[in-house]
Amino acid sequence: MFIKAKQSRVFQDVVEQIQNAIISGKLEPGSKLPAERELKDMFNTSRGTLREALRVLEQKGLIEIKLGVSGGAIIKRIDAGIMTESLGLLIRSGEVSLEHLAEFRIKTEGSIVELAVQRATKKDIKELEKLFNQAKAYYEQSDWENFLLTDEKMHTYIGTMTRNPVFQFVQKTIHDNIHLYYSEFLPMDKERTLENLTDFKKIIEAMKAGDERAASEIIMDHVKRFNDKMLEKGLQKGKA
Amino acid sequence: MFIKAKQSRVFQDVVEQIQNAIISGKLEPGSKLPAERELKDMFNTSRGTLREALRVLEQKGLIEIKLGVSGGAIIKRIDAGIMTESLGLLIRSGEVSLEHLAEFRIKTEGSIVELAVQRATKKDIKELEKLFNQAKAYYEQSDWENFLLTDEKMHTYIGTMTRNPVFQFVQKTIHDNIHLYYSEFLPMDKERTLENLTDFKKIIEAMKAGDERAASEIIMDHVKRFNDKMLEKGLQKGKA
DNA sequence: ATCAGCTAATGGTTTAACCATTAGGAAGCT
DNA sequence: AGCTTCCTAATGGTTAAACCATTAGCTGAT
Repeated sequence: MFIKAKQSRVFQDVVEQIQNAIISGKLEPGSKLPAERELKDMFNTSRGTLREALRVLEQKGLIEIKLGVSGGAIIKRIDAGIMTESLGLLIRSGEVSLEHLAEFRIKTEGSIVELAVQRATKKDIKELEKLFNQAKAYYEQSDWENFLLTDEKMHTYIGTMTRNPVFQFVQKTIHDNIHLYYSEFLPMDKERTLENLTDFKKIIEAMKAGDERAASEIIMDHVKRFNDKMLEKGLQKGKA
Repeated sequence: MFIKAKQSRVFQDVVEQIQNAIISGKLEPGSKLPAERELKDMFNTSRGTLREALRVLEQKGLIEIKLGVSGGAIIKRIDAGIMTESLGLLIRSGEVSLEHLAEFRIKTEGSIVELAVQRATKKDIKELEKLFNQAKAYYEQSDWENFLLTDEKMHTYIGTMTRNPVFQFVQKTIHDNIHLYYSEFLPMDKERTLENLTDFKKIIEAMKAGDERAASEIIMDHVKRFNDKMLEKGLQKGKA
């Protein structure tokens, strides 16, 4: 019947007001909030309380705070940052294991690739091929670090191709975390890396042929092999 | 080559120390941090700065703060709360539309139900049937509010049945948001609600038969119809 | 035994001052 | 003129001490 009356904390009220202004579009990304000493007067509060509100907004990913003169709170465009951090916490706390994540990836990336194939434009294919050639070049130069970055970009770009921000966020969240927590455990491995490249070559070809089923199968198998490789390294148990 | 040297902010250092203690399990869920006036001495900082750190930890969903004597910062078990809020921001800011979410649901819930069928125990089926009967009772009493709550519980429980926390978090995040932002636009509709119940009946039967393909088809169709209904209401454009 | 009210611990807020960082301008050098 | 160096002021970061608001548990009167 009734819901708990929220206990009033001044800083929460400030957070809500600013958040609503951002969400409703009254404050646009890139614009700047007034200085703390002005805001505190506008909200009729103390600077400490106002700063607690800014901390919350910053943690929510709604603003970014810069130092020095002409610094201040700048409204950010919403991105996957908080979700990435949140998933990171779950992984690091052991709540989510590598296998859990792999199972999710197999299902999700299969769907993502299907959509990507359905919606691929010629420009998309070109962009993917460009990334593929970059990755290949790094592979030939044995530049492991850049190879991984480019590999991640390819996955993320396939997410972009779905034209659906939900899939984009999910894809970015997962791959940012893979890069952060797992890639250090996969030292340069010529054989596996070549497999990886071959998979992408096949996916691009399936895209050109408009064969979403094939593309989906390839990526699902790709993820399965990646997971097996990680399990081999005995990585399923806790790490830093 | 180099990464930007992080500018040191005292409260961030405090956040990291406490967060690491929580993640590593040194601080268990339910236990309580010392009082602010003690913590400030332990970290050798001021109370204002310490409170900024607590605000961040609170926003991350790692602690919960209670008032009064024997109040204080209590370590929380990590849950989907932050992700739910984060997705809520995306929806409310118009970054994610109802159709985007529906497309994601169709793919994801299909996978979730498949896994749920594969892993269903007799106890699971019993629990689902219990929820189903509750929902049916609310339907017959025309208790719209409780029907919706029970409907949400069924979806969430199917997520639980995957035994994979990633799917569980995703399922909870999506349905919490559906409940928050969309259910108000679906006034009691006897016809649609009966459809809804029939779908669940069929899913439970498919589970008993171990027919994951059928269950998956039903839920995907279920989501499609839900989305069509919402589009009919002309809901695709901005709301509060 | 019950209930009202007191007590003290704890989070919430305010104020005022000082420190650290930084963009931009002023001064001085070549 | 063009460059470098330094100063200045605006802005976020931090500190300190005091007071307010809430609440669990005790104390005592009924």
